[in-house]
This record gives sequence, structure tokens and C-alpha cells, in this order.
Amino acid sequence: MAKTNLKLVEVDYASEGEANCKALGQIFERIGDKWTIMIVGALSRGPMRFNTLQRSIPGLSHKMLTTTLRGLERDGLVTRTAFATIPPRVDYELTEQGRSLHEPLLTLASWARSHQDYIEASRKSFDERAAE
Amino acid sequence: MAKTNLKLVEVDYASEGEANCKALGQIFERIGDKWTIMIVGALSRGPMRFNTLQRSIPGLSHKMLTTTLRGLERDGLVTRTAFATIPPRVDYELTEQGRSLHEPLLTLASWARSHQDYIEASRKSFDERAAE
DNA sequence: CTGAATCCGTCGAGATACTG
DNA sequence: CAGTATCTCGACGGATTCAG
Repeated sequence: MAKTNLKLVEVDYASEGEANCKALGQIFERIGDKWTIMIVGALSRGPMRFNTLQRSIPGLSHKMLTTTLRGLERDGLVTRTAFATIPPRVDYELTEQGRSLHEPLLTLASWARSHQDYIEASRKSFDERAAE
Repeated sequence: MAKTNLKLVEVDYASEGEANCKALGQIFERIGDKWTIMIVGALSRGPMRFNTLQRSIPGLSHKMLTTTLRGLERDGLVTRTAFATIPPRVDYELTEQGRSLHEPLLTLASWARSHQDYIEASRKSFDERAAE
């Protein structure tokens, strides 16, 4: 039953010392951010301008985009390069480290995709059972 | 530069049709939940009682645990079995599908772990630069 | 022990309007 | 076009209390 490659399991999140757990939590907070995943996904195909980025992600507001981008920049996962043209133009691009995040996220996306139907069905049946 | 196994890339989150993007968002909303990751991680080692589970995850409140567990149960990722003993006892256990989630999460945790230092350093230097 | 329900403070996120 | 600032509102999370 998916015993996995045990070599990887040195990590074992949510079990180690509290300090470590807390540190990992910091990271997960960024990754878990609703938009981070989408933005990294979009940028994985190359640098993008602010507006292009926003339009490529439905439902992402102006504000949330800037906020999330700041966070990613702070974490060294994205670089921001501004051109002093007029009108202004700003390109965002994944750093080496940012690109390395893409792969794990793909794994997750792949999981999500392949379990999407199952989950939807589970929810439906659960809700029906709950509505007695 | 980590060209990845391109076989997996059929997914390409955050780029496909809006409908699909929205559906995946539903899933990410669950995964992105601050506690889901931790709980799945804890349960990956076997069934657990409510209280044991809570104590194994620092900072997790009574309420959040029940809420998150309900969600996971609804999604068919966790089963809940109650024993009519006294005092009552309830075991939570990952389903087959729930266990399958563990692997992607490990990948992510592994990434987090190996980039933890880099990110922390980036944040620090960013904050210093910002404090002019 | 498990868990539902209530109250309540806090924070996140949208909308809007304004600079460069 | 890119970004900041302010305001407001609603949702989420914690603490507490009650029930089985």
C-alpha cells in the first residue's frame, strides 16, 4: 500500500521536535497560500508582467497578487525587475529556488487531479447522508 | 535544471480552462488548510484517537481538530469509527485515498526542509533591506 | 473522552480611490 | 501599468460551556 521510498521519509513532518515543526509551518504557510501555488505555476512557464499574471489567474484580485508576490520575493522565490519605461513595466520571474518548488507542486496537482472525482463524489454522498 | 519527468506535466495547474482551475482550487483549499497537512502526517503512522491526535500536534485547538477531521471525513480521506464504550473512544484512520495523499505531502515537506535555511536567510536580508 | 454550540475578537480580503 | 493606502465586512479561530 504505497510504502513509498522510505529514503524520503527522513522528513516525517508533524512529528519531530516542536521547533522544527514550527519552522516547517512557516514554509507551509507560504505554500498553502491559496494563490502561491497558482502563481508559481503560472510563472513556471517564464517571466510575466504584473497584469498578464493577474489575468492568467481567474479570481485573483489586484491586492492579493501584489501581497503574494511580495511574500514570494521576500522568500527569494521570485525576482522583481522594474523597467523605467513609460508606462512602467515590471517582470516577475522564478528564481532557481522558485523553479525547484514547481516540481513538488506538480506532484500535488497531479494527486489533486487524479482524486478530484473521488473527492467530489465523497462530498456529495456525505452531504446526502448528513441531510436526514 | 530539473526538467522533471515530463510525463507528469499533463497537469499544468493554473493554466487550463477556468472550470478545471476552479475544481482544482477546491482540492487545494483542503490541502492548503493549515492543519490538514499535519493531521494527515500524524495519521500516516496509523489510526489515532481524538485526544492523542490533538496532543501530537502543538497549537491545534479542540475546535479546529474536529472541524478539519469533519472535512477530511467528508472528502473520504479519513474514516471515523466510534466505540460505544465508556468513556467513549473514537479512532480516526486514513482511507486508501488518504494514504495516497501522504506521498505528495512528503515530497513537499522534503522540499520545505531542504529550502528552509535559504528561505529564512532570504527573509532576513529582505527585511533588512526594507528597513531603510 | 468526544463533540456540538455559542460568543466574540481578530485578521484577511475585496472595493475604491489615489500616486508615479 | 504598477503599486499603495484606507475602509469595511465577513469569516475563521480560540475560549468556554454544555451534552452524551
